[in-house]
Parts: sequence; structure tokens; C-alpha cells
Amino acid sequence: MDKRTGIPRKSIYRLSIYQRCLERLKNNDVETVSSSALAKAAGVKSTQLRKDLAHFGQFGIRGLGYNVNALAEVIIGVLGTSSLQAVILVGMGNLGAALSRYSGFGKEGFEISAAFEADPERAKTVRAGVQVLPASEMSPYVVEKEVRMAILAVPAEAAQSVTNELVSCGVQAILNFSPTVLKVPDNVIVNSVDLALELEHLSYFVK
Amino acid sequence: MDKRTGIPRKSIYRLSIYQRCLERLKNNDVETVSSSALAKAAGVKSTQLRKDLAHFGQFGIRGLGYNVNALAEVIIGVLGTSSLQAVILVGMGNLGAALSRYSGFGKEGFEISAAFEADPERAKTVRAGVQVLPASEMSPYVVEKEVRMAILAVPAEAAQSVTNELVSCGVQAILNFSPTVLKVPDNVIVNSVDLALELEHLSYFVK
DNA sequence: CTGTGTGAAGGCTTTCACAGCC
DNA sequence: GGCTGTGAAAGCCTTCACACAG
Repeated sequence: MDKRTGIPRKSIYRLSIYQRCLERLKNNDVETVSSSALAKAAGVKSTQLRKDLAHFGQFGIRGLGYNVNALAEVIIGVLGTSSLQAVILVGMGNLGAALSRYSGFGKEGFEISAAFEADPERAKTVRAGVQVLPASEMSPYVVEKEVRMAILAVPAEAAQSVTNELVSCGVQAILNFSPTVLKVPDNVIVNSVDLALELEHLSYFVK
Repeated sequence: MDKRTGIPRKSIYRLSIYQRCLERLKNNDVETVSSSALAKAAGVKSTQLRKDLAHFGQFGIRGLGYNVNALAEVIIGVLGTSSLQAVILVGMGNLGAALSRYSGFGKEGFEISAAFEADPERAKTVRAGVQVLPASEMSPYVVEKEVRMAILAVPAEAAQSVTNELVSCGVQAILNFSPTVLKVPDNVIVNSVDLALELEHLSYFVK
């Protein structure tokens, strides 16, 4: 659980899932939803959904369910998705370039404001979805724009040093795609997505 | 934990991390490593590492540590990474195309044997790292080659139907990049990586 | 009667503490 | 002395059971 708030990290994570489901309900003009229906859509048990929400207050009407719009507002508020965060992308290899063009971030209200690439040649030629700046401009950019979130898609060898640089400039959250365990201070949060590891993990379950 | 074996899923997951660290030690010609050193490299506590290993037997030498090569062999055996699994990739949008060219899979001993794309135009023009086949050939391919693992990078709307098709052809493990909760039978395992969700999750922790 | 909110129970995982071996 | 292996304890998270509100 999160030391600062006492709320389990997993709960926070599921809130994002609920939010996405609510968005879909909204689009279908559904006004009310029960915890069991929403839970089913999110792939969890209804009691868990109610417990998750209980951390933040009481939002349902007994015998009826939840107001879709109101609940979505609550979750958006909790997650802080309402206040659009600036995000930068570091590393424009295969994966970085794809992420820069990935529309899924935009759908959830995130926008990558700039990308950085150490290799000048690649920076020029890469098919990017955002402006690509040289690595040397990263620190000034982060400081000036007060960037707090970064997506890291650099090679494993470079990951820790880039991380150190980001942290020293004030970045507080890093989504890491490099196959490395990053060391960061306690006040910085890292979320690692290791694609090869996920695949390896799956192979264990295949007979 | 896994119903079939009684071993926690998280332990299995960490084994992959240990394995990667061991690989690095091997390359540096390190012969022996203590649980605390290895645990530190993997970002976990030493007791946890020992508990994880204890599920499979005793591999250490008291007072000394673990033999790097021997332990790596054990883990490879447990994870089943030794027997190279065929993997297919479905969906060649931004993300799919990047994954097809991603070298990280190869490094860990996986090879994507083919990719499938429903849009014939895109199938022709995409810059892919593997052969791209039309979606109609997916089922026959999976059946013929006895494919057991698939990477799913199709739009959310198509994810469930493609999944159903894969499952009915015998696929047992799916690495899902679509922002959807997939419903599958108990004997099929799904590992979902939702990029936008990961980012959203992070934003909660940014002040 | 339906569906939420919640204390209590249960189940998993992690951590501790230390016995045992090199 | 150093480090592994492991029962016991602690900590988390999930699920149950049911009181309570509409």
C-alpha cells in the first residue's frame, strides 16, 4: 500500500480500470450501474469494487447502484487525471517511436509533449509522433516545463543514468520499458513494463 | 497462486528477473553469488529470493551462496524457457509493428514466428520484422504449427473475438496489449499490459 | 427486495528469527 | 564467521456475511 495515503496500490490501479468501464457506459447513455455489473466488466468481484471505493467515501445509493457520471467524476478526481500532466518520452528506438505514435495515451487524456533521443542521426530520421529533441536538451526542458512524468524506452545500459538525470531534475514518476531494475529515491515511483519478461512469465504456464 | 502447482505467480514472475541477473553475472564470469547480492540486483529482499527458490528445491551452499551457472540452469528448467516456444503476433498497428521489430524478445530466447493483420493494405505496407499474413490464415497456422502463445495488439473492439478464435485453436497463453478485460476459460492464461493504464496509475502519485 | 457499506474472517505473501551447515 | 533453508509471525488484500438504506 501507499505509505503516504494508506490506500493499497492495487486499489488505485483498479480505479483506472473502473474509470475506463464507466467511460464506456457513459457513451452508451447508461445512467446507473450496480457494483456487480461494473465489477463484472472490470473483471473483479463486486465486494472488491465496493471496498476500493470505500477508501474514498460513499458514492452509491443502496438498492440502486451508482450514478455513472458522478462516480466517474469521483475517480477522475482521485486519480488526478483531471489535471493534465505533461509527459516526456526518452529514447526513440523501435519501442519509443511506436509509443510516440500510440493513440492510446491520448484517449486517456495524456499527451507526450516531447521526445528525446541521444543519437542525432536517429533523431532526424525516426518516424515520430511528436517533436524529437537531442538528449542534451532533456534536463533544461524538464526543469523549465516542470515535467513530473517520463516514459523511459532507452537501452538497458543507459536506463539508470537517464533515470538519475530525470530524478535530479524533479521527475517523480517513471514508466520504464527498459529491462532493468531501476534504483530511485523513495519519493519517486517507478512502474516497470518488461515486455520480454511478461512473455517469459507466460511460457511457464504453457504445457 | 497457481492452482496447478501451488506456487505463487509472483514467485514465478520473479524467477525471470533472477534469471536475467544471473545471465549478467555469467557474462562477467562470476561463479558464485549470495542470495543477498542477487536479491539486491533484482530489487527484492534476500529472504524472499530464498523462499522463491525453496519452492523448487535446495540449490545453495551454506556459508557460500549459489553457483551462478547451476542456478541459472535450474531456473531455465523451471520456467520452461529452455524449450523454445513459438509465438505469434496479432495486429500490426503502431504497437504491433514495433513489437515485431523489438529485439528484446529475441534476447530472451523468444522468436515471433509470424504476424497477422486484418487490413490487407496495412499488411502490405507495414514495416514489419517478421512475415505478415492475412487474418484469415491465423487459425490454420495456429492449428498446424501447434502455436501455444500469442501476443495481442489489436484494437479494443476486436480483442475479445480474436481471443476467442485463438483459444479455440489451442492457444494457452496470451500477452494482451489491448485496453480490454479479456474473458477466457480457466485453462488459458492472460497477461495484460495496458500502457495507458500504467501511465494513468502513475499520475496518481505525482503531487 | 435490491444493492450498498463494512466489521470480521480467511488466504496469500512477505518478513523475521534462528537453526543448521560449510 | 557467513550464508542458506525454514517454521512462525506479521502484514496485506480479498472474500464473506450481514446490517442497513432506499
